[in-house]
Amino acid sequence: MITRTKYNPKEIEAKWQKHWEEQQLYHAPDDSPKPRFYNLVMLPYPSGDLHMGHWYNYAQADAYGRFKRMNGFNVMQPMGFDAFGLPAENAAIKHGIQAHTWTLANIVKMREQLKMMGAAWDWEREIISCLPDYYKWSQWLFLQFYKHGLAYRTKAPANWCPSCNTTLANEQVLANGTCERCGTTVIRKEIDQWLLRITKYAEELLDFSQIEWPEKTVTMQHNWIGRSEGAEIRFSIEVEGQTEQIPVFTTRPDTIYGVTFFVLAPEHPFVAKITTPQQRAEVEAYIDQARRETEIERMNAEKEKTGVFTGSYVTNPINGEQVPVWIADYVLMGYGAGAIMGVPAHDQRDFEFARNFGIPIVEVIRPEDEEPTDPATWHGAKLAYGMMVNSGPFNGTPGEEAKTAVIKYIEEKGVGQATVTYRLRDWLISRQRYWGAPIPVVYCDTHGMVPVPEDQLPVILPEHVEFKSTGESPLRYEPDFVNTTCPTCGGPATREADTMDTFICSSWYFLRYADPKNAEQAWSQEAMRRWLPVDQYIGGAEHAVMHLLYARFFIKALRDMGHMNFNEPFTRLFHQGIVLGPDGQKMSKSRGNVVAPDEYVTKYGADTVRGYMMFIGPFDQGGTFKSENLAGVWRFLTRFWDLIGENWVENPNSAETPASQAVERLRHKTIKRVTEEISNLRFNTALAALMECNNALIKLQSEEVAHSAAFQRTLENMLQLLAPLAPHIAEELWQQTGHTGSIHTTEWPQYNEEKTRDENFTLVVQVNGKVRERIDVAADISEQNARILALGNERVASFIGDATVQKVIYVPGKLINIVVRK
RNA sequence: GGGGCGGUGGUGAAAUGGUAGACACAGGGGACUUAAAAUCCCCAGGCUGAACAAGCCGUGAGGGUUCGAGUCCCUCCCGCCCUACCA
Repeated sequence: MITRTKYNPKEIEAKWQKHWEEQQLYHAPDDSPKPRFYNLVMLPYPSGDLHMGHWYNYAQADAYGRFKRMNGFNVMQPMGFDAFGLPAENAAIKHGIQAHTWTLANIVKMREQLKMMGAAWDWEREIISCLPDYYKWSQWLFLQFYKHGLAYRTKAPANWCPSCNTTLANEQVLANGTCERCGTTVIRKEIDQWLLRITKYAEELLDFSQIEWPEKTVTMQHNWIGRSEGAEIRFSIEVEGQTEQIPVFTTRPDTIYGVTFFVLAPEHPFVAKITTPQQRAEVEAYIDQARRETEIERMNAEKEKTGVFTGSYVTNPINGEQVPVWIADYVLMGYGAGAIMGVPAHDQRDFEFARNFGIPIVEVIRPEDEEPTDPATWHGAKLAYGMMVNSGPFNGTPGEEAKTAVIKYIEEKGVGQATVTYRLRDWLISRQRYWGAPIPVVYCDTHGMVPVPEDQLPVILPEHVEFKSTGESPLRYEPDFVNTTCPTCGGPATREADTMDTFICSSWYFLRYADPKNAEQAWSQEAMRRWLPVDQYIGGAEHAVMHLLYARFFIKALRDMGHMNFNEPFTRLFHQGIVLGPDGQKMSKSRGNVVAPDEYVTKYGADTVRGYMMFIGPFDQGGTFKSENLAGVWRFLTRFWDLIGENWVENPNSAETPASQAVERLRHKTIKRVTEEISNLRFNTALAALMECNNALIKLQSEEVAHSAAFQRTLENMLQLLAPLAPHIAEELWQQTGHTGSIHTTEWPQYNEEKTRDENFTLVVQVNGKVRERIDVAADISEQNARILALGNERVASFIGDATVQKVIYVPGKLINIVVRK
């Protein structure tokens, strides 16, 4: 017998957390002979508060890692902080506390909160992205990208607040197109920016064959990359007596005879050259207006089509026709060629534009069985493929064939070729911000732009800066930072004052966990081979096209540089659902429905809060936080605690009885269910299975079978099955029941399929598919006997009546269905 | 407009094409208690019914496939999320 005490989570949780830490129980050694399992969750931003969403995500991820550990894997489950970014800078501006101080204080607090979860984090591997020993390598990576032509500097349009005199991230532009700080309308401005050439990997990034990711995420990345097959076609134009070519991109070369106008994006370099003097004033006014518009306004498809005629004409290369050149903001400089051929009959946007400006509409594609109609009577463009009409020598060419025929023709004529275009743009990584990793580049009067040599890294970010109200990066005003010498000539030079997008830091953190203390390299080849790629990655779906795409790009680029021998960073990906506030709304400070876990941890203990998070529902669905539901898990843990306290015996009775055999079946069934559920990240049903087992054992506890070896074995296995979900109570009871060593290093209980089978089952008897009777029968009943039993049953007979039995369906172990007809 | 996810009791939810509602929460009844809390036991999809007799209906709506559909197929309705002038 063990000493009976009351379940007191507060006491035991603190005790075991301390013990595990002292024992370094969760450190993943580099030299283990066991197979590795890299179990990763997206690292948090150190906001200073660990909220319910973190618990929801981390508790279940932790349970999975613990399950894998008990199943014989050397599990690496690291934790760290994505510590650069705007909130720290805003806190600095608002409260006058330095971003560095604010962030590190938050990390101290959050680390404590994370430890209260009792999760198996390997703190030996912790990384903090805002510390020099980490961002040194972010800078080193930038230099590698630069060296391989994957990082470049160019003028790129950015959101610009004319009042704050700075660029803004897209997230800082409010929905109505104004600056979040001062309310001024944000405009677009061309400034020098650093970009990474992610577009070079567009094609390979479309290949998801080596990873097991949610279909939804694959689709989102696929759409984001946006591959379009079509043709580049060059239209010619006379500029100051010279013939120049303007290319367009189209996915519908088959409609080229329907071109009745031509449109350039307002920013297109040709606009100034081709605008006639009479049209100049109007065109310039339009460009000015377009520039003032935010991207959000401009991309609103509901908006009326606007545009201005430039006064010039281009020549359609296929038929020599002259068509007017317009500029319009529905054509975007950043996509395709920044120019389009206007085919109003077969493109909805062109149709609307032509209608607005009285441009002719010519039908050139028509389904074979359709009569010609007057386009003036149409209500919209005809997008379907069909036979070419009004298309000179191409008349009668059908569907897809029409596309290839036109492409072949333009290629032969040398006025264009088949092309693939992607929606994906290069990744703009410069931020005119302080709290980020400095871009390791200097500008010298003699040598121009010079990358900082690797042996001079890190370029240290000053911990103390002064925030002035200019809105510019404070780094620009730090002489000690900005003023430096040229690495090439030693002459005076200026440092780049822009910092890197924080997504750079999070694009490779999972590599650093494998070799977190390496002072010589970002990681060793050995560490890569040992730990990467990540086996299971768990995180929010909101990162589907940002972080998750950038990380894939990083791995592919680094592989091509010779730093990796694998193609994808995350083999299996899982998106957890979102925990909503008690009002069913997304938790947010402004709504005032944010639930802090701390008070519930104090009241019920971490194990109950963990369990409740799992019990809310399927892991990928999230759910509404309801404090009253914590009671269910609390009661279960308490009852289980008491069950063991009152029934654990040291010398059980090993005799087999029918009752003990039934308990033994329950044991095998429960192991099977819990094993399968956790394997599939279904913690809600895993917990339900344990509850069922618990309830069943409670019913038996006053009977003799409670002293049987089978019963005791079941209690023991229950503890192990519970260990990943509620690690503290399981460890405590493991110790109380006289075991030595941690339960978390024990081997996961095994079940025998044979022994999960019942001796009897309830044979369901249906008549015409409706359940009419349930008969308890032996598990191995023959079909013949089942038939006899069913047909001989009085109730069943009354439902059959005088109808004729047509056939009998027998499903072994389940049911028998008697099909009758009158 | 495009893409995705979902719709099952009062609530959260279970259910390899085979007994719909496991497991819980809230609720009702009872036990214990001076009382409350906690704990324990019992009830609980809807309708008809005195019934713990029996029957009928029931997984957003309507069709279909099947001996049998919450589950598969088609059409539609509703909700949520993402995305959006991409040529």
